[in-house]
Amino acid sequence: ELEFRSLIKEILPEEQISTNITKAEKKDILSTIYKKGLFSLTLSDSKAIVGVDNLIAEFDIPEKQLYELMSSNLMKILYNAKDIFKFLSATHYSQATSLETPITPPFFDLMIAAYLLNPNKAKYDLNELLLDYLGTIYNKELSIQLQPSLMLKLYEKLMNELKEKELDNVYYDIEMPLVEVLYEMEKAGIKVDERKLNELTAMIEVEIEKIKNRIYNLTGFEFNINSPKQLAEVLYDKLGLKSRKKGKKARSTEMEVLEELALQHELPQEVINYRILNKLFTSYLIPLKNFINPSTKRIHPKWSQTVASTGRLISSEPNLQNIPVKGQWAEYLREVFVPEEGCLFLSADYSQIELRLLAHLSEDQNLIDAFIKGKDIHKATAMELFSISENQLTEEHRRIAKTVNFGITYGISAFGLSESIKFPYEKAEELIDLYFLRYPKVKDFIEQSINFAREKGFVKTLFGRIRPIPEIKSPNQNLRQQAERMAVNARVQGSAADIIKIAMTRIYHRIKQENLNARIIIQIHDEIVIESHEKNIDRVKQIVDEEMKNFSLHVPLEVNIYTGKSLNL
DNA sequence: GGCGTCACG
DNA sequence: ACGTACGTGACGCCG
Repeated sequence: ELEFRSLIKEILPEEQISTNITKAEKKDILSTIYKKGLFSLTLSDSKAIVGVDNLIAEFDIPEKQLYELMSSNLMKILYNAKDIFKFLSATHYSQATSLETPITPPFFDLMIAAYLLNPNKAKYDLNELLLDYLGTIYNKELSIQLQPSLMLKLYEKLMNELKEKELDNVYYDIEMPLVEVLYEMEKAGIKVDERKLNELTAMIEVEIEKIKNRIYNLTGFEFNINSPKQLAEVLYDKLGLKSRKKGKKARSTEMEVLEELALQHELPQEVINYRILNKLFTSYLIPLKNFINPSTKRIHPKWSQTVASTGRLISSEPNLQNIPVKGQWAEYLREVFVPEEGCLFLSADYSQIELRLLAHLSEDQNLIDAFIKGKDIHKATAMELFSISENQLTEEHRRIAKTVNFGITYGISAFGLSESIKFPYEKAEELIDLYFLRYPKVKDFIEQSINFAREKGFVKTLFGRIRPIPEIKSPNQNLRQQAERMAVNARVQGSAADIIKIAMTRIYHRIKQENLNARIIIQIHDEIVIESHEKNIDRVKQIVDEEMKNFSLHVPLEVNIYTGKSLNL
C-alpha cells in the first residue's frame, strides 16, 4: 500500500488532484485537452471524470462540455467504450437534451486492447490491468480520480504491445469499428410477441405438471427430478437399472444414458420428456419474459467482445446464440421472436465457413477443389474415405464423413471421433489416417499449428489474432494434447470469427450510408440476423450477400439467405 | 462456487 | 490406469 502510494505520487503528484474545480480551471483543462488531442474518461456514480496529463476535471452528467468532448474528433481513452457510450446515451435520453449520441471515433478501448493481447483471461479488471502493465502493486481502492491519468499511461503501454505483437491491424480494423455495431445491436434488441410467449409458457407448464405426476405414479413417491443425485438413486438403486457405461458414467443421468435405460423401464423416457420441457421452461420461456424491457418491449441481450478466447462474439442476459433450433418445440419457441411492424427478419449464414478456412489455411488442393467445384463437402469426404462413387453413397456414409470433418476442425482425436460415431477406437484411428491420406496438407496444417504453438507459445488466425496456448509445453500429457487441439481449433474458429466481424461492420456501414431502416440484431457465429423494413429487403439482401462473400481466399465463401416473419428461417 | 446437464455454433 | 474431440451461457443442486 505504501509502495503503491509513492508510485502514484511519482506519476501524479497529489497536490494536483483537485476534486473541487473552479469554472476557470475546468476551462484550462479543456483547452489543454484540445491542445493535446487526447484525453481519458472514467465514470463514477453520476459523474464523468476526464483527465489529461496531471489535470483532472469532474463533469456532472449530462453536461454540454462532456458531450462536446465525446463527440469531437479527439482521441478518447476509454475502458469498456460500449458501456460508456451506452451510459452517456441513456443519461442524455433520459434528460431529453438535444445532444446526439456521443459515439464518435477515434477512441481507444483499454479493455479490448488487453483482451487482444491475452484473450484467455476471465476478466479484464482495470485495476488489474494497471497492475499488470504499469507494474503498480495491488490496491483495492484506487481512486477513480487517479484513473484517467493512469489510463493515458496504460494506453501508451498497450498500444506499443499491440504493435509489437502485430495485433494493431486486428485492433484498429476489426475490433474498434465493431464497438459501434455492437452498441447499436444492444440498443436495437429484438421484439418478442408477449402474447405468444405467454400462451406457450402456460401450455408447457401444464405439460410439465402432467409428466411430473406420471413420474411420481411410476415411483410411488415424490422426489426432486432436477437432482441428478436423487434421480440416480431412483434409477439405479430403487429400480435397479443398469447402464453399459462404466466408471464415472455408470450412474449418470444424462440423456444418452436415459435413452439406453428407456429400453428396460418406462420411467427413463418420462424423465427425458420432463427434461426437454423443463429446459425449455426454465432456460428460455421464463427468462425471455423477464428480459423484456418494459419501455422498449424488446429484449436487449449483452454482446461481449472480450469473452471468447478464440475471438468469437458472445451474447448473454439472455443468450440469444443458443435458442433451440432442433426438436419438437424449437419451432414454437422461435415463433415468439417477431420483426417490428412492417419489417422482416433476414438471416444470412455462411456455408461450411470453418472447413473453407481449413482449406484456405492448409492450402490442401483436394479440399480447395471440392469447394471450388461447389461440392457437398461431406459427400466429397465420404467418397474419399470409403473409396466409393456418388451413386454408392448412403446417408450413413455422409453422416460419418460429416463427423470426421467436424472433428478435424476440433483438432481430431481418435477417442473423440470413436465416441461420437460410436465406432471402435481402432476404426476411428483408421478413418483419421485415411482422411490425412486424402487431404495430406490438412495433416501438415495440424502439425504446423502445433509446432508454431510450441515455438512461440501462441497461434495466429488469418487476420493475425493471437491465442496464447501455454499448456502446449505441459508435462501432463492430457493437458498437452488438449492444448494441441486448441491450437488447431483456435486458428480455424478464430479466423471465422475475424471474417464475420469484418462482414458485420461492412454491412452496418452500408445500411447506415444508404439509410435503409434495417439493423443487425443477432450474430450466431456463422450467421447474421437483420431486421429490415420490407421495402428495403431486396437491397439489404444484396448488400449482405456482397459483403459476407467479399474476401479473397483460395476458396469461395458461400452464403445462404432467408427472410421471414419469425426466427424460423 | 463447483458440478452435472443441455441449449447453440 | 485414466480420461480426451473445439468454443460458449444458463439452469438447478449441493456442499
